[in-house]
Amino acid sequence: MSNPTATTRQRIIAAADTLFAERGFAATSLRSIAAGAGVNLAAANYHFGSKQGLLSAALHARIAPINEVRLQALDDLEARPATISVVKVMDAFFLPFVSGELDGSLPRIIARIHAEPEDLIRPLLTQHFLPVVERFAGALRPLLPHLDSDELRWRLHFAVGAMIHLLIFPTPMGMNAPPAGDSVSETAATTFYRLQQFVVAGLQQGGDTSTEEQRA
Amino acid sequence: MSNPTATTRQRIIAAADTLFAERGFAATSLRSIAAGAGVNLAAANYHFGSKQGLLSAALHARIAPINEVRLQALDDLEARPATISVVKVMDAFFLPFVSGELDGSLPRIIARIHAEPEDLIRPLLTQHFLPVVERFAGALRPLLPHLDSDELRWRLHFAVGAMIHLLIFPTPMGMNAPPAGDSVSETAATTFYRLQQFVVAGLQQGGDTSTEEQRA
DNA sequence: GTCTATATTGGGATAGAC
DNA sequence: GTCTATCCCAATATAGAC
Repeated sequence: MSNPTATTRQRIIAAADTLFAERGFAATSLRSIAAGAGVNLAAANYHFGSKQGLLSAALHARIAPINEVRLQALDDLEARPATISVVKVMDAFFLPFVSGELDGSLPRIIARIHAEPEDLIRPLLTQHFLPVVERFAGALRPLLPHLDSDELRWRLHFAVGAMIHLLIFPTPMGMNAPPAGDSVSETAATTFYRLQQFVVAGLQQGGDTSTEEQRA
Repeated sequence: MSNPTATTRQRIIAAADTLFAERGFAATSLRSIAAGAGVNLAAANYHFGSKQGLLSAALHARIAPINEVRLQALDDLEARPATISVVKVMDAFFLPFVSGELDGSLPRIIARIHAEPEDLIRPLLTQHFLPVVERFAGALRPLLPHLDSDELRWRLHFAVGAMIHLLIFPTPMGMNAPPAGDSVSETAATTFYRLQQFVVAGLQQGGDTSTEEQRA
């Protein structure tokens, strides 16, 4: 990681995930990435083989550390089972995405990637996130014993959706963006608190499937 | 709408939103759209001026009718204020997106569009959805009097996120897709019921902002 | 490992005949 | 309004010198 070659690789990855996060995969050219990284155009292909290879590497570089933190936080919670709660589990799930800043490329590339064309990205998504989701679903199950396995998965699905949407749109439509400045991290914290409250209520709600036909 | 020219226009729009929904805007070429529509390449530029113009037209053709239905459903609810409820309002908000099928290009182009690069699409999004969101927020306010205006907006934001995510990923990760067949519409209905339950719980939850500092 | 130069393909848009 | 043909440019990827 500290040999001379790593510098170029990492400069490319840094530029790539910034641009992928801003513009999406298809709309971002290797040329703009090379320019943003201050390296030669050919370097990207040399190091990553192809544009897809670069995307895969950029994703891995971003997601792996986040997932490490999430899983470690969950491990810590489960080590003290007396104090575990749905709220704390969801904090372990959400909070690693916001280390102060809600507009960084870190969360945005993850959010953006969820909307890329299926065949391109679905395998990468599954590879990176399925184990984590499974792990968290397993931790939530004993805390939400009234939910069957499918219902829990669906609710986690909706929770992820709310989070992804927040990462892409840090401000609701029709609401002014908060004034720029270092109050940003405070804003992000209160926003994620709103998200957490919303999602926990959805997760814990009802769950008596025998009433489902009351629909409409 | 029924003169000879409309045919070509509409064939192009139909092909465009299918392909935009599948692959995204940047990854879809005018050539593939023309081929899909069975028309000449030059026709797209003739009728819509540019690729962006085509996107705008395709979005409008899809979104406008949906929003008509949503607003009409809300009008109907408000005409009988004694029976209105958060559940019914959210049904008016969600259900027009699923006329039986959850995998049609109709919902998917709307979902996909939410993840396109900002400068490209944000104005279109605001133009098409802001009035509707404002309208629904206004209808929910008296039903959720314990929420201040910002909190209500945030919760609606999360609710939209859960819906968008569902439209992009009709099945949670790690769960098998339902067996194909005409059970699809039934599946979509129960899925949207799950969504509605989740979201309504999140909307109605707590809301006592004086406890927010209990965060941990 | 890094560069220049280039091969090759495909893109959006347009001119001009019909 | 529709077509053919084409302009012009940008894209990914690679070959080969250094």
